[in-house]
Amino acid sequence: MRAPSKTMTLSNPSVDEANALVEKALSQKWTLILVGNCIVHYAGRAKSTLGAGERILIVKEDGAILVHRPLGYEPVNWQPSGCIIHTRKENSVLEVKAIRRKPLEHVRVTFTSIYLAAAFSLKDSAGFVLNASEEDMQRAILLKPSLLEEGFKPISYEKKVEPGFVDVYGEDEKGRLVVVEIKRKTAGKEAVLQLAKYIEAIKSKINREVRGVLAAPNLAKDAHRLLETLNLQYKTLSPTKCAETLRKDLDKKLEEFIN
Amino acid sequence: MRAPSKTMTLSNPSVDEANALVEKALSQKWTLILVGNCIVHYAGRAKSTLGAGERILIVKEDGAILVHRPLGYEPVNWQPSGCIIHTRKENSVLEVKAIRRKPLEHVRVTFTSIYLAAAFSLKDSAGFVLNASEEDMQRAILLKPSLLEEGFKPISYEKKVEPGFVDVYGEDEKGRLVVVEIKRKTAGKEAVLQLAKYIEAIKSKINREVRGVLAAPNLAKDAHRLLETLNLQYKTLSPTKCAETLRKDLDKKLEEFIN
DNA sequence: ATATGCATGTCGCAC
DNA sequence: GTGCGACGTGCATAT
Repeated sequence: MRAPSKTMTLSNPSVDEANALVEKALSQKWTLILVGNCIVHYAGRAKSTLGAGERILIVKEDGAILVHRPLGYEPVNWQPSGCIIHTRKENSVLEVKAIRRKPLEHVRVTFTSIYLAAAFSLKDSAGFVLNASEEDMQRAILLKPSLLEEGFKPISYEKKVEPGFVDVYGEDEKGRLVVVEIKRKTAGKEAVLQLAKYIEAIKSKINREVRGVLAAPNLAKDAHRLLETLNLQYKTLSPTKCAETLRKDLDKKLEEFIN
Repeated sequence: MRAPSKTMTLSNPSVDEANALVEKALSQKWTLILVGNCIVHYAGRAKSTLGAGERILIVKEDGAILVHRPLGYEPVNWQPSGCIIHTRKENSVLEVKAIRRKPLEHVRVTFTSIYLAAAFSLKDSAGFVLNASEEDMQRAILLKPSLLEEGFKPISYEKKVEPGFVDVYGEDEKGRLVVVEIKRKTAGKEAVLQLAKYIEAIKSKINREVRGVLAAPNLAKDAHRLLETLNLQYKTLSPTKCAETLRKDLDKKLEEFIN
């Protein structure tokens, strides 16, 4: 299926032609792509200058802009959504400028030559589903506490304990309190300290034995040492395994629902 | 200046036409842009699915890929540079797949219709200069210690003190040790705790008065309270001011060099 | 290879 | 609006 009415494309346009297309794209809130030789200036929280070179500029409907060099994952310059976009022809160059309030900053892209100017009215209402996040791990433990350890009984989650929130909070088979800190990737010293902080806070309030368990797919070596020093524990827990557990449970629930 | 030999552009191509362009772009290591209706699958550290919708796909020369929806700063799916890219026509759809080793993961973008297929040989060797980073703040303090406080004398920087590295380490006008923690944005509790950690480590080794100073453009309210509790200090320090200081010094040095 | 901390991080969520 | 932590964070750097 073609959608010619929803696209504008110019190959090797003049600055005037490109400027007209950009103005039209902005006024209609279309997504804009420019490819060409440009320089970029940014000033705001920090400040940057990028000399002349060939790059891709994307301006989205919501005022987000991205400048991509031919290499690398990250944009060299950008501005998040919510910017006000200006365009103008200045002498023989095309200038696209994004201004953001709070914090006040701006990116200015100045094109001296343009290889492609294109604009699109893109429709995208699809849902995005991500599995194996830290939240999935938390839900998996709540659903199947034996993932953490046999006999574990969750009491609450995201419980506020002054310095922050405990991921999961429960009791072990011997009735001792257990504080669980979850990390979806290798846990470092930071994670251990975070857990220790919560334990301290709880111990200072309740006169009762409290165990700390760090659940993560992996543990950094230094973190392991620190964990032992602080008398805390570690449980290997893989995010993808957790996601799997949740998926199976969902399948079961669906089956029950059908029957 | 035009550069037609370095660009290929197809508006509303058939899947076959687009596939041919993509293959050519990949084999020549050109930067590739596809705009059209697609679905996206990702599996690796996590797992995701994105239903049908209109998006922009960028494949860079170095194997980085980005899938951008019409809204927002962030790509909805991506892969950093170093991926191996495959493309193929399957029935009436175009499939572009990026595979990464370490960690092993992949993104698969399946186009059912294509509004634009374009490829470019982009040249970009310009330097990128960024000012007002945390490193700039550190260098500014070392260059002009009075930015921190009158009479401050730096001794070292990035000094290892067991749990990590002290940003700047010196003496105040009364000969007391000063440990400085720098943050380029609002400092939260985390920053305060980091500083406290260093102070503790140093105090436990040296029997001498030690002051802790948190230098940041701003201080979170809770962090302020914590700072007072721990008897630490705060000094307002703006990254842009620091960058300015460095720039002026550079100007001076250049002038001296010329004379 | 692993670990550690910065980033113009961005984003979402709770207060 | 502020604060706080997660992120498929990515990235450089030091060990």
